[in-house]
Amino acid sequence: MDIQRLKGFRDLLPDETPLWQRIEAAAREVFGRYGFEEVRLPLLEETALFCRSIGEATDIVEKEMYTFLDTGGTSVTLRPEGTASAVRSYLENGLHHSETKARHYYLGPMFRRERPQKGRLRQFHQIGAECFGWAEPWADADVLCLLWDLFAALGLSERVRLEVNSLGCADDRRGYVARLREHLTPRQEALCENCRRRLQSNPLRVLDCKSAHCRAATQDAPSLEGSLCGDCAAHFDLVRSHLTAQGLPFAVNHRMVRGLDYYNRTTFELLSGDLGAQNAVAAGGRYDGLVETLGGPPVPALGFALGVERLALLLGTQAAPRAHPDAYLVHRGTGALEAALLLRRGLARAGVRTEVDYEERSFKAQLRSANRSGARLALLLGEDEVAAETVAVKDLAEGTQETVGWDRAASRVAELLASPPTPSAGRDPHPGAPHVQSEKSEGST
RNA sequence: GUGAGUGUAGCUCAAUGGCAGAGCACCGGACUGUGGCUCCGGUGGUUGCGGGUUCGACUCCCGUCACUCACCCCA
Repeated sequence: MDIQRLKGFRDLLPDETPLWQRIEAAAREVFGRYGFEEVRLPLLEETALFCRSIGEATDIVEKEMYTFLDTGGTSVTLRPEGTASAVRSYLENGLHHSETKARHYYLGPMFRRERPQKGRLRQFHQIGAECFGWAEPWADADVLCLLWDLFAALGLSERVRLEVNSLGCADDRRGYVARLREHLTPRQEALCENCRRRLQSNPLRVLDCKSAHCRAATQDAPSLEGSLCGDCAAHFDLVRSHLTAQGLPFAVNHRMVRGLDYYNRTTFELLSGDLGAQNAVAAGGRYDGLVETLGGPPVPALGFALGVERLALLLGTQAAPRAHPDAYLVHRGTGALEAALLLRRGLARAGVRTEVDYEERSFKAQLRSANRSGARLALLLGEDEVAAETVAVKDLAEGTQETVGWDRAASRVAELLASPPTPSAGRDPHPGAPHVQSEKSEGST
């Protein structure tokens, strides 16, 4: 096989898809409870959409996008994130005229050409929510409650921490950036090479540099919160007090800034210590100016996105077992396979999951497979049964067996499946023998 | 884009420079139609790829590719 998957792209196999289905189901459920409706948006957009929204000077736009000319000569880009498309769709479909307020969610793949590492792929998946038309701090807090409830629904509330910050409005940031530059310029010798560059291009990012020297240099820098105007400060106060009233545990992190240009006021991240270097599992914030930037009216908005791969990493591969059949059809002799397939169809239509061998393996091998499959029942079909149009229904948990006619098989199987197996029953000739073979070592450390 | 680590059977891993192995999985048999245990047997390899050193390379050297983690960046 000389063709393999591209770097940073993954195959999701049946040992993981149940976990993803569980995540998606939980998201749909919780989003629905908060009044969010699903939208399905294109993976490919005009390149200009991302340049304008994410920011020309960001790494994403500068060097990480999958951009190419389509045969019509248009520059198109595989979406690196979801918010830009969500806003475009809100505007293009005239929702700002008809409904004005809207709560949308989406899920699907995003593409960034980065060097892969733990929790970072070139095709990765996000579940995102965007909320248009509300400027009030209650909306910020409500969205955070939704996010928190989603993680709680997945049993993760103990393993993540919520950090919030406020970036203020554009005027606040302009003033703050000037003061921050003033503070850092005399200390730029202490900054890492990267941050010395950032001091010119984007001084805010010096705040969340990991280097100890840079952290020290910003230790007693003026705080962003101190630079907020009255309205922004009041907004942030109300968000925090409402989060407290709702009982959400959170910490204010004054160093948290955004990689994307469109955020203002409230920003937040959901972080975990179990994810390696890529420790953010969800992040978002308010972006009141973006709708206008993309050619619409000034519509306030906010949203977030969470990384599905990172969420799956937190939940672990053991969290959702693969489905197993209810019954395994074992056949032997002429006509038995065809009879088994007829029974299988009838059982499938009655809602019973079955498994069957298409090839003629030994009786013993089939029965062994039946056991390993996790099926509760084995349905045995030999030449005698075929001649009599019956099937031997063996309860693998109880060790009991009975013979029923084909016409009654589906209803009898359904009955047996409905009755829970008696805990102490079952034929186990070798007590103490492991029932599960080769326990997989528990996920990553 | 930069750095480090790792590449041997489907999986997990062995093998002082000297015959490429084990466990698990898979298939079969013991037990011609009744399962998890046991025993026996079997299938399965271009040791990532290409060069070099050597009588001889899985092992040492160079290159290359892939994966992993980290930097960077970000969800």
